[in-house]
Amino acid sequence: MTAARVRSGGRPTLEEVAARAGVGRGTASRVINGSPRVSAHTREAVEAAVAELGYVPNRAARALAGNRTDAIALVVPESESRFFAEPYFSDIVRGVGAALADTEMQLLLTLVGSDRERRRLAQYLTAHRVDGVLLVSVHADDPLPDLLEQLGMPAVMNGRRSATEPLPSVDSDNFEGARGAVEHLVSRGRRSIATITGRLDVYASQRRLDGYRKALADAGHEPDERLIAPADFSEEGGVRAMRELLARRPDVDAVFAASDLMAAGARQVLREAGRRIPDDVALIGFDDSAVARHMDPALTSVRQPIEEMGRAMTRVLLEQIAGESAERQQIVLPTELVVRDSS
Amino acid sequence: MTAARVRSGGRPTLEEVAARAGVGRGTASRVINGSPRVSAHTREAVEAAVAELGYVPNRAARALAGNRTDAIALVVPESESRFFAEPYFSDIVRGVGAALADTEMQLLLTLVGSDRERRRLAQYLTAHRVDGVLLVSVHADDPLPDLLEQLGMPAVMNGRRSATEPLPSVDSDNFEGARGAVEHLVSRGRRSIATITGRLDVYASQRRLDGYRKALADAGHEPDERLIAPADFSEEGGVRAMRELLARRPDVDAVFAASDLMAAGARQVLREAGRRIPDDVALIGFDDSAVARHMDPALTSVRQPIEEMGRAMTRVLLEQIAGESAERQQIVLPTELVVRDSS
DNA sequence: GCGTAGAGTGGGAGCGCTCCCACGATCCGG
DNA sequence: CCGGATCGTGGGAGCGCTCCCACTCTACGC
Repeated sequence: MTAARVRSGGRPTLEEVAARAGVGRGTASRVINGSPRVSAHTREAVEAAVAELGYVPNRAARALAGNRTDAIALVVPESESRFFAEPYFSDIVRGVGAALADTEMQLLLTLVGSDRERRRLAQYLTAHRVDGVLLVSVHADDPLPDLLEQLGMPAVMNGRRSATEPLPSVDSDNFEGARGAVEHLVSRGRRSIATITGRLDVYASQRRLDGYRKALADAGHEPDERLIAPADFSEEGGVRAMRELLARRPDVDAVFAASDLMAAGARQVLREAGRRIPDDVALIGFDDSAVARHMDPALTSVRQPIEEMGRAMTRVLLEQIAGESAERQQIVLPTELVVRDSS
Repeated sequence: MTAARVRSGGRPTLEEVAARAGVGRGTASRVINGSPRVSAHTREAVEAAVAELGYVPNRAARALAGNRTDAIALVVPESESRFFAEPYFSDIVRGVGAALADTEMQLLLTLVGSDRERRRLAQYLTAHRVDGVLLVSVHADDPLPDLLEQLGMPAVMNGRRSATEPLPSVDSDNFEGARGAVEHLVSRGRRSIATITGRLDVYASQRRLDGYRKALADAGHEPDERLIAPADFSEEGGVRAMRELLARRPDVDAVFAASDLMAAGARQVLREAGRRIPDDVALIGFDDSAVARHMDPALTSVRQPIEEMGRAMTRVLLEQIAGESAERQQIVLPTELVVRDSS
């Protein structure tokens, strides 16, 4: 034991680990970072020292020296209450957490509400406080994705802005989900199948509408624009849209709503109008939320693999950060129709 | 302009800001950190340089030199699915985010599931990766709070473990919430008022039960243990408990369930038993979740100020970190009875 | 007039790590 | 048997900041 000065209080440093193991700082660093260029004997010695001292690397020092942060940000537009609606947010977070569990990566939660905060966010990223960004609930005209692109910051989006999304993205198969739901209605003998759409400036809404149209076309139904009522994902929107539908096509015998909340609104109107569900009018929602399960009658709904989306986004982002995948991945995950009593 | 070497690519450093403003590094640092010991003239010069260069401090360097991280962790036991149930998680996060918005603090989301991850968490904290910790959904026998206490790490809990919680905590007034709900039932002329409790090793459940008892005692009702059915916050638990209640006291004409989910389970059993809500049996839940709003009939429920709890927790934690408040704050926020059609 | 506060300032010394260069030891082919 | 790879290793030079000591300069007291 030479001059291995043991500090009184604080946590051990790499230097101390090295001293204890009788090696140089560089070698200790190599062991800790899993470099192969270390002899088995030395490795063991260092690992023993780490264990004895209870050494944990100092993140800040690492970040400073290595010019990386080992952290990624989950950026959530707070205004977007849809995203905060259960169980989307929780599930995404859980998926991200699962994918990060075996990693040293930290998850930073960044809520952006006002424009002021949006600017702050740009600073965050400029200041390289994270190695990558997970973006959820992005609008078609959101400047953030392009900003990230310019900065060369690895990023993955949940959903996409258009058919030709340049950024890597993970989305559920909105088209197939909608098509399958409507196909199900057709197979149950429904003739006048309407749809209540989400905001059409959201790409997902477009795709769900496309899927609806495709299913009807495949079934040989005559297209009728009066069966299509645009809304905004909200319950109130569902109420309004259903009223319109009932006025325009009183013979409607099935409704595919692009969200459970809108389906709840539609249900209310149908009930007030004396239509029984599913006897008179079948109803299908989208999201398979708690609302769907507890609605009366229980709502048939299209489930998205939300947690899996969170996992996939994270996986893709980590690959990008590691520089493993040069090509932009566009992942689309399948949905599932959960049939209950309303259809 | 002397030797103010302008680096080609990267982001500007303090040194460069200082050079540009024609001051020393120390002075520039003082301006940026808002020290009063700087002349107005100098301050302006530095601020101008910051603006021109678009300077943003490097977090890692700050953390390393200053031995702090400007980050707090929100620790979420993932196993606790109750917490993930809507809208609790989202609302807490929103509250925390709101309280952090004007701050430089970052929010780290830490999901702990397995025991392995729990150990990792202890390391996180040991490694001082955060300045403070927000703890939610803590069980009575959770070792984490005590660990934090030992480490001297600032921490605030959501809810508390017992009546004599040593750690700072923010909780809703479970006692009053329950008492008010049952009082409401009494005032509506209900005579045989039962309750379905949550897990009784959770302090909140205890308090809700206490509130139930108090309201009945105040109303001069004879206590009857057969009217108390313990469950576990889940819908299935609610089903089982309601069956028991019906068997033990067929004359029950009101049920106060300690969660909306349990109320949903109870509703199902009541309906199967041919009891009308609220005519035959009144029903009240707790949480005022989406389930409550969409239940049929819409469920009367006790709302907790969840977002406000998140804000309060954060406020208390920041004060602790700043060392402003020596005494341990125990904050209790009021609940609100949302009366709907089920009572 | 001189001393003595204090305000305002500059810059050295780290914080704990990674990167990388340089060095000795070992190994191989010719 | 020797030169040149190759492996394993040690440690210097930063990364960009905060902390703090030391210094200058002004204002004021006596």
